[in-house]
Amino acid sequence: MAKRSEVLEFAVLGLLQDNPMHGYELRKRLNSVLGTFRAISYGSLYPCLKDLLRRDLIEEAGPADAGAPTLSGKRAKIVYQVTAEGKEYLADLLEDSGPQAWEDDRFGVHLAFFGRTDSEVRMQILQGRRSRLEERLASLRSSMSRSRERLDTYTLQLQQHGLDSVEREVSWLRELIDNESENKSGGGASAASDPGHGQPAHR
Amino acid sequence: MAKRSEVLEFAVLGLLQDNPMHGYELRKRLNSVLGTFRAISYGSLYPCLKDLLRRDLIEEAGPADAGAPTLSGKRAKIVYQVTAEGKEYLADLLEDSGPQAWEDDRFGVHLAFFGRTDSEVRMQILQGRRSRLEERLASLRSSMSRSRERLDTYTLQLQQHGLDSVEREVSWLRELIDNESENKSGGGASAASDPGHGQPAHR
DNA sequence: GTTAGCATGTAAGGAGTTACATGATTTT
DNA sequence: AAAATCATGTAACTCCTTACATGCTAAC
Repeated sequence: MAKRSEVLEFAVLGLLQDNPMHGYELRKRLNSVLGTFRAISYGSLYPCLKDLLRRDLIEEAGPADAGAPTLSGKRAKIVYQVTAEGKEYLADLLEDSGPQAWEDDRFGVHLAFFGRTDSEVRMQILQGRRSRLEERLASLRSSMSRSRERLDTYTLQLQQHGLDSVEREVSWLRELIDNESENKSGGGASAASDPGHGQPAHR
Repeated sequence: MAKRSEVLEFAVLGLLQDNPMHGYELRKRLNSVLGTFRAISYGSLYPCLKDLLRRDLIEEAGPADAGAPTLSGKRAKIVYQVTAEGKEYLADLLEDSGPQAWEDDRFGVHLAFFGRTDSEVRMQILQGRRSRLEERLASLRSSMSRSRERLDTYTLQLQQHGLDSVEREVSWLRELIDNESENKSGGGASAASDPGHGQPAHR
């Protein structure tokens, strides 16, 4: 029970593996990484953390250095870190390049953690995403040509804008894919967080 | 109670005012008009219709011509139409150019019914929407410059793509707005459903 | 010493989807 | 007459948000 949204779980585990954090800070990071798509609230974050705890995928970090030891004996901050089991689970999620991975939400999270994703998997996800969008494009185009004439200018304009957006996303993906293949030809399993290649001629 | 999403209500009333329909057909129209944003299901459409009925904003159309009178005495299709009261209510919704009208979802519906919207109101909605997006743009840009350096290439790329999308929407809006003001200089309160003006130089 | 912001949590409820249940109509 | 698809509806469940309740810590 309590099947928390997978996407949120994924993102939380991913961020916590980068560096242990407490909930409050986690939320800010979450909103900055996934921000464009969604903003999550404490009401969904804390229950998610609770659930991850229950499943032993994360744990409270020992009070180790303990920045400011609370005056009273009570803990004010709870810093979470990913357990060994959690790391395995996360690794599985990261290496999943199946259809779910090119779902809108899911894809965003995958991309955010591409630095830690195997190059092969990255490619599969990017390509899967692209073909997913191209399907959408096709169905959009056909539904537009079917309904043309019967819709007023504004509705048409709206649909056209939607179409343009998807088209732009496809060509954005193409750039990413081209970049991938260039880098792949260069060297084998290079360092994940290599910031080497400059802006790939964006715009 | 049962505060159905307003957006759905709005869209349903708008479509039904165009031409009376039964639920099944309504759903298809809904998904084609709002399709880019959302796809609604029967599980949310039928309860919405029920609620609109209860509030006397729509009613079942008399079996008037009744395409194929069901073999048995039972009704197979239920065609809905907007009541006088419903028309008033819809008119209020259409003429609302307040902040809610430039919310993502709401804006789409407003645009879809711009054909029946007063020219002044159209302008206000378009401009409101634009400034809403420009705020978002500003906050996006500042959060990006704050987090630059600390994020890997992929995350940056994702954020940049998000930014570009919003920028494109803004310039799309600018086109629509320019178009509005050109047309306004032409004539006074012209007919709402005037399909006169040709394609406004899209792209 | 009180406002502001950090930090954690829960309960209620909103907005919708999926899956099911049912039957009429059209096509093959 | 079987299969597809049109058509209506409901119940259970998902996922998330809002609003609340609580207390610590820093700044003014």
